[in-house]
Amino acid sequence: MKLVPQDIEARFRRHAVRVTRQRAAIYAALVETTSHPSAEDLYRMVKRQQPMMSRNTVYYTLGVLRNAGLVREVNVGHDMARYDGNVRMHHHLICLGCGQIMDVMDDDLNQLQLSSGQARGFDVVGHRVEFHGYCVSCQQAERNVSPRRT
Amino acid sequence: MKLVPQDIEARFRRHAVRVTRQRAAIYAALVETTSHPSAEDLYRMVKRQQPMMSRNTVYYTLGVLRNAGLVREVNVGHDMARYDGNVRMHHHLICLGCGQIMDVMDDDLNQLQLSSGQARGFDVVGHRVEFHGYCVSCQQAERNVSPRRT
DNA sequence: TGCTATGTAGGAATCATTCCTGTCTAGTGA
DNA sequence: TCACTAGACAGGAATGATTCCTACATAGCA
Repeated sequence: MKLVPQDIEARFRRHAVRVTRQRAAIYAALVETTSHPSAEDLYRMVKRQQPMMSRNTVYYTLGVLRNAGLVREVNVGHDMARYDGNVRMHHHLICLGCGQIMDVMDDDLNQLQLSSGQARGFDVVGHRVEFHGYCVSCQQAERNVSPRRT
Repeated sequence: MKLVPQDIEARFRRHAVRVTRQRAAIYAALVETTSHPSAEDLYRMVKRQQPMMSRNTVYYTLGVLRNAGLVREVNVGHDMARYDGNVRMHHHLICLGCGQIMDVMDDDLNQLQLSSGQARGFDVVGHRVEFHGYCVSCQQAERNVSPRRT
């Protein structure tokens, strides 16, 4: 989703986040991609436009934006954190081959609940669903590596 | 769940995992707790019985057991990996206060599926559901910190 | 018993992330 | 316009979980 600077400023102000050039660039890069980039990815993306950008600022800004509810952290495995500029409730489809993460918007999943017996007194405030599998390209790659005999 | 050495050996053999003293101790510690310990936790637990145990052996062994399908890795946030000796299909309830992870066994959750429209050609091989909230003790602690006026 | 593959220990290396410190900048009031 | 202050930024050092490397130990097999 392409954002104009005014959109970004409006969102920042709505969430009481001070607007700076660095923050706007980081947020724009995140919202304009569907690839759920890592902090390092974002650093490289933004550094092209702003060569003085520090890796540290990316981490700091992601922390600010996350606390403000403007971005979400997504975790796959225990390796580096990845970020999502889409904060509407949704879930993920993760490719075990290439690590690609795709969004899943599905009301039935959004409304999942735990039976009270299972909840054991927990005050449940949210949930996430992840589907794991292989994307179309990884399935094709796999077929090319080990072609079926005919 | 308390396991006798014979149980462990039988499981290892069934999964073609060579049996050693170190591996048996690590696996036993993991299966006998419900706390989803980290590698470091396991290292400390096992080191009490086997002071020569290396942290490295814990990581190596967890890798072997995971590849064999005897243990599962659970990730909460992007911090250290935590392990689960329960490999039957189940999901998790995670306390945002203390980090405690509890198992949820629920057939409805196990059978969740993605509509074909959402799957976009993915070959889905599994899924996980995480519920987030606050456990009973964290709710009580919170009430004690900010008591309600009557 | 010797050979070979695999397991183990310990230390070094890696890498994402956080911490620390000094500098910069925007906003405010005089 | 100027000084003051809080927060933002850059850069480097530090941290900590994990992996890599190497040498030694052990189990299984000929």
